[in-house]
Amino acid sequence: MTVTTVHQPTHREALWELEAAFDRGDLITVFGHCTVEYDGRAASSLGLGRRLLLLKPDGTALVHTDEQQQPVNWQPPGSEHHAAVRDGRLRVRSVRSSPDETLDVRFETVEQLSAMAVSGRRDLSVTGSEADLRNALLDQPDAIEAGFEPLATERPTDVGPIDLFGRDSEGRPVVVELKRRRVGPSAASQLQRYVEAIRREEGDDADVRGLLIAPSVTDRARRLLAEAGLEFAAVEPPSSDSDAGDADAADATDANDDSVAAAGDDASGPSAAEPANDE
Amino acid sequence: MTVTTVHQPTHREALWELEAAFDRGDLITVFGHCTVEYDGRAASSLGLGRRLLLLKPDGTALVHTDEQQQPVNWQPPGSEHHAAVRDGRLRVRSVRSSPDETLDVRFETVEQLSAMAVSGRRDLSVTGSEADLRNALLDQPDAIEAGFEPLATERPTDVGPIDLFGRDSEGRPVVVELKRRRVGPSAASQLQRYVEAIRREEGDDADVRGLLIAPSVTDRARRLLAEAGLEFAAVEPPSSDSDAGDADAADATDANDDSVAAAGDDASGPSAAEPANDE
DNA sequence: CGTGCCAGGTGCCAT
DNA sequence: ATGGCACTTGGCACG
Repeated sequence: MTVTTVHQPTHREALWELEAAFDRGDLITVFGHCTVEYDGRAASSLGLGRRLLLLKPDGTALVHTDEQQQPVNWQPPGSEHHAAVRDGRLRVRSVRSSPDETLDVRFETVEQLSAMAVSGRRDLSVTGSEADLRNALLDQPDAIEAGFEPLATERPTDVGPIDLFGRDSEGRPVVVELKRRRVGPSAASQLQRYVEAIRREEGDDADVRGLLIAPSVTDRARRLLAEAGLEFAAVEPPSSDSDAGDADAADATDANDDSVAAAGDDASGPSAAEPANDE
Repeated sequence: MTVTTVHQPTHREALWELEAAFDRGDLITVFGHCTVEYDGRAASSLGLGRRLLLLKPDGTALVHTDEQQQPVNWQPPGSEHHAAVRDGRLRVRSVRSSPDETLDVRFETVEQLSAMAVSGRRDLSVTGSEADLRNALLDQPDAIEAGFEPLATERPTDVGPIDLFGRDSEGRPVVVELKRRRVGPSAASQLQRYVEAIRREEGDDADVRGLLIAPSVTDRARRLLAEAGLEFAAVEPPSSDSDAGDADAADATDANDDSVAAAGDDASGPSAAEPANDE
């Protein structure tokens, strides 16, 4: 059996199951009526409510409510989970050091406790990142500008690494900052920082260009760039269809959808759905 | 009953339970052998493995493995969950628009499906935020500098809002940027941006001071500040014990801990633990 | 371990 | 909706 579940256990039973699951290195879910206290880099307190606690064998703890993508409270990987029964409540405490942080979840009642053995790849390769954009531009430097010659990526400076550094057709140094999405003032400042660092390196009167490459730019950022004598070039993100990319045709099988259950944003009941054609 | 659980259901049974849980507005967990495909702002693909899918009634979807705090794949709130049986697999698809994004989780087998009614407060008040720091400094402007007079918070400029704006004892304008933790070059750039915007407003030759307030600063950032003629003042974060704070003594009851189960980072088995003194 | 930065960042609040 | 930014940001890669 790869999943063990207990319903409405006594705290003693829950504790016993937690111990066993810790030993097995299982992923654990605990659902019940609880309070949550956090103290560490900040501090917070959450009154009684029904919530889901997720405990991972790597030390991660997550407290989820019925809303939001982010947990209402958490503890990062590397923490140590402890469980005990105190004052008639099941207390799950997750602690880490440097920085010192403690998360306490105190269950008045546990509705369900499950432990499951998780496996399979967890390293995900995402396409469409800034690194992908950089590689695409390295393959096609002319997409940046005719005659652009790349010299280095992640070129170090006094104030941080430059995404892409090169020379234009006239031999002038060009600092390129890449962003995978629409940028605001901070990206303009970042580019300006790098350009000034290069200017200091090359001699204060050096003719150094700064080029921001992104899908688009806000008005304020555009103004900042103009005032600082920096340039902007629009480049679409490399995701999905663009030009002659490498290879992908991830999903094509998207035809008829019978036997469907739907839910989400608005609670428009799907009412009567057809039975499943369960192969 | 507030939790409904099915173990190793057929896909048809799982689909039926999903429909019902969608209708009830439950929080749903699905554990099983699955693949995950995402396409939207970026794209990713994840091979077969045993993972936990969390579906929230607000449209959030989370795929968790046994590691990391962040889900390996997800869909933000406002998405629409759909379930169907296709090609002998249970497919849970979560879709949203603007931007168009799709998450597909295809289960070969479902080990467990649970649905639970979540409730209780989810609005958490955190102490120790930058806003807290700002309020503390507004109460004690002399903690910034003797004679400092606050004039505005979130004061708008051409390039973004200034955390705290005021005048020093000599009447000079002071731009204050607050950070709740150690800062790097970007914070220095941010402050410089604001100071230059105020200088433009007040007349290019105006004597405007820039002051970065944070627990500490990196060497590079310190150098950047110095070069730009900006100042730094160390202020400890307002969390936990500091000076004469308002009022808190959240956890004091931390004495003996018998009947304890422990797990986390390293898999040092707790071996024989005492039974629980369960009330 | 600290430094710096990307992220499918997310979330909050303003216009 | 877009814009600007904080966040217990998290996560990674590099010195």
